[in-house]
Amino acid sequence: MPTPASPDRPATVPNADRGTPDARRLTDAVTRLRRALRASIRSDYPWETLPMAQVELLQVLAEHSPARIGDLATRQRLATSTVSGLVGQMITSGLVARATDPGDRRVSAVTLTDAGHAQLAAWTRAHERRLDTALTRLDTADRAAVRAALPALFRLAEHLDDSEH
Amino acid sequence: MPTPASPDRPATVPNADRGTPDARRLTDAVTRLRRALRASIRSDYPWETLPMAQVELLQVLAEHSPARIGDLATRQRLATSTVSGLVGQMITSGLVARATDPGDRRVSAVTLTDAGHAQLAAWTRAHERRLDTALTRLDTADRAAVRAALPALFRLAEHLDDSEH
DNA sequence: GCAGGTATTTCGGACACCGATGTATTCTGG
DNA sequence: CCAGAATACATCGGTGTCCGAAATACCTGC
Repeated sequence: MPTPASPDRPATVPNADRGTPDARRLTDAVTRLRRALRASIRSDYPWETLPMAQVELLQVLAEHSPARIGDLATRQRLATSTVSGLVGQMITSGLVARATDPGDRRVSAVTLTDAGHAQLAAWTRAHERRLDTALTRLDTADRAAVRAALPALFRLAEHLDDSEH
Repeated sequence: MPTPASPDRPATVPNADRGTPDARRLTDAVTRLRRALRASIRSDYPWETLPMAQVELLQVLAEHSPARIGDLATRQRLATSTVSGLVGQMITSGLVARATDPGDRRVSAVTLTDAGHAQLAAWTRAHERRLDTALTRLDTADRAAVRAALPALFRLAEHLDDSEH
């Protein structure tokens, strides 16, 4: 990445770490991780890999058997229209099924199909293997730091979106 | 989110925290943070807010004066076609300028315009304020945990994408 | 029975990406 | 000097990830 012929500023510090505010470093970290995760998954399962958004819905459904669209949306903090679309695709590919709730015919109860269970299991296996490998390459301190930060990161996300005025 | 009428499994543990592998929790955290960040930014600056991908390029450009498309792509781990497109939009909106390198006329040197600097500064101010507010709401331990994990997260991302076989 | 809510779907649109393909331009061997 | 081979980008088409506004079907209280 050397910019061959360019002043490039009087060279503050080659390592842009200190001096960079946490806000930006955090944002950068999230972006990088997201991209790395996506790329990593694709390189593992080049053939027809599931879109992340669909995997997330499958995960929720694996724990909360019949779920309504609205609940899925709330839990994932997505617009209902988004979930509706996702579920539509997943029905087409046979991962989930939609049944009309007999008690209230407006709501549709979404459930995992066997294919859905199988796909989720396969995806999870591959993904965990890949991510665990990367985690193993970190030294003990780093690994501990990541693990320790997880709950804090969730809380941070919550603060961010419930201050959504 | 109560799933009214459904067995929902013999109820392992209501709190799906322990038992959930780190791989998934990490992935979830990244996804949630990403969405929260996006939403938070939009709620702050509803009017014509800059797309994240553009902001990131502006940030790089603010530190590495004239940069070539390829360098930007490498640094951000994006395909050159992606950066090329982004730069195209940014030129249209006046944030950056493109000049042909006289030494090698294939390469184009991208630089920030004054408008680009200004927009970046405004964005950064707003974004940092918002994120710092959320960080402040965390207790000291959480905040420390997040800060401590940042370098580890970057390294993790690196491991993930350089094991890209 | 109908006005007003509620759950979902549909539609259109913005963004974030990538790979394949095309086009200058430069470099290289002979 | 000059036909490739390589390089740096640009362009295209495609997928995924989202949202808000407008329709639709259904339910409920009066």
